[in-house]
Amino acid sequence: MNTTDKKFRRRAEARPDEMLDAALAVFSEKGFAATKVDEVARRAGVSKGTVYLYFPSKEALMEGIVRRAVAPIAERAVPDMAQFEGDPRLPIAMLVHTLQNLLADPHNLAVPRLILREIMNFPAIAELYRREVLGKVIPALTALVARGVASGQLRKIDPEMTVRSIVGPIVAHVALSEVFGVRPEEGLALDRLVENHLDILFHGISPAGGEETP
Amino acid sequence: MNTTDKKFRRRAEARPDEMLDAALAVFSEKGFAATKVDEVARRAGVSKGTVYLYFPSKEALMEGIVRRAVAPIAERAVPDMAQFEGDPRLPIAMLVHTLQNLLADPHNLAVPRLILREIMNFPAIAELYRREVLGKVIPALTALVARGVASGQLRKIDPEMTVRSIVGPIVAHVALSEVFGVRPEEGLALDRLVENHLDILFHGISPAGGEETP
DNA sequence: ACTTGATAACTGACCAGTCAGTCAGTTATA
DNA sequence: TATAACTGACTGACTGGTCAGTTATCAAGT
Repeated sequence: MNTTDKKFRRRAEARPDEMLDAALAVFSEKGFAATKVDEVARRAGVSKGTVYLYFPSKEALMEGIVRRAVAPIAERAVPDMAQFEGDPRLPIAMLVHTLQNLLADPHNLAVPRLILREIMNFPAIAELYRREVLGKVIPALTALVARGVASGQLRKIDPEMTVRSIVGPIVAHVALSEVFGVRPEEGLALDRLVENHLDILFHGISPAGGEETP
Repeated sequence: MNTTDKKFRRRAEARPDEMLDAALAVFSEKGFAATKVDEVARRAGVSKGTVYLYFPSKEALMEGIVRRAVAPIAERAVPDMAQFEGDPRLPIAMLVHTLQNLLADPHNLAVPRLILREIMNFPAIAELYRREVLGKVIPALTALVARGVASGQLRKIDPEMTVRSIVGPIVAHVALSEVFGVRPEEGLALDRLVENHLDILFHGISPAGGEETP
């Protein structure tokens, strides 16, 4: 009989994670306000009281979800991108493809979706996400583009604004599909989107004559 | 003593609009779940009971807000764009600038923001928005790009996906600013974004040698 | 001009349902 | 046996929605 089969666990260090999983699932389904703590408890296979042994409030569940998801980004951030020296289109394509793979798995989509949905009610979470994720990725990308412009590998474009042109189409595509159900006949078609996006983007940011895709 | 000063109004046709204004304001501030009908009533200068004289439920307020905002789009839709014959970059630039002007006024931003925030809890509203707004604008844009590709005025790009490249950067920019407070030092800087966006986009979708901005 | 009755417009106390959070008691583990 | 882990009935606060009653407006009659 291993630890996970036991009903009680002397050192119950796995419980919080299980509860966060359950909370994420139910919050995603019904939204924060509409879910009862009882439901989270049932989904986690415990009673409501147990939830309150590990988390002081319903809101703390929400914070726990975000904190857990954001942590790895802070760790294995984008230090490569920050000091990349070669053709800037290479790390840009890499970032886009990473995003593509990430978004292709609905499991990974859950946390950003939940954040988007509830963010206005949790200013502290917005701040956390802004600081830990956006505050790291955006400056790195901006600097990358700026170096490309300085070295002449990219046309004279506005680095800060170009970041929006890099991630925007993907954001729009996913938002259309996830939020409004507007998607191509064959499904999400992320590969088709990425191919077309990089085609246009690289044509758009490369100096005349140098637009072959890396 | 004009009609608006009277406490009671024999034909109270202005009341529903006032209540929708009030509801939009409070919903935007605190979110749907967190606002009490009492607050909406107070903001509209009436009592709670009066709200229920005009709307059958709290949800109906939400639906009313969206319906009212969506109506004009359905009317003066984009029939011009659908049958435009010349350089497709012209109506594309026009659409982008229209969006720019629209988003520059925070007042216009309120409804889309509210929709984004609450949409997962109101499937009927998502459907309404999808049908009345997206279902009209997206096909028109797609057809426009397709005609440009067919006529050789645009490169061989995927029309359906290119729509995401047209609106995506703007969506991303506004989302970053509105949701996370990530914005340039000088403010929203929509003009800077649009200039850079169209620069990249037109370079990206135009055949070699024909990329001067219309 | 001035009642006066009819009724549209509005009010707010109240009800019934909901749910986050508590805690006295129970059960498993070492 | 000691105690860590867990349970679930309970409570207290809250709020969407109702409705019996009140107030303003209008128009007809005088």
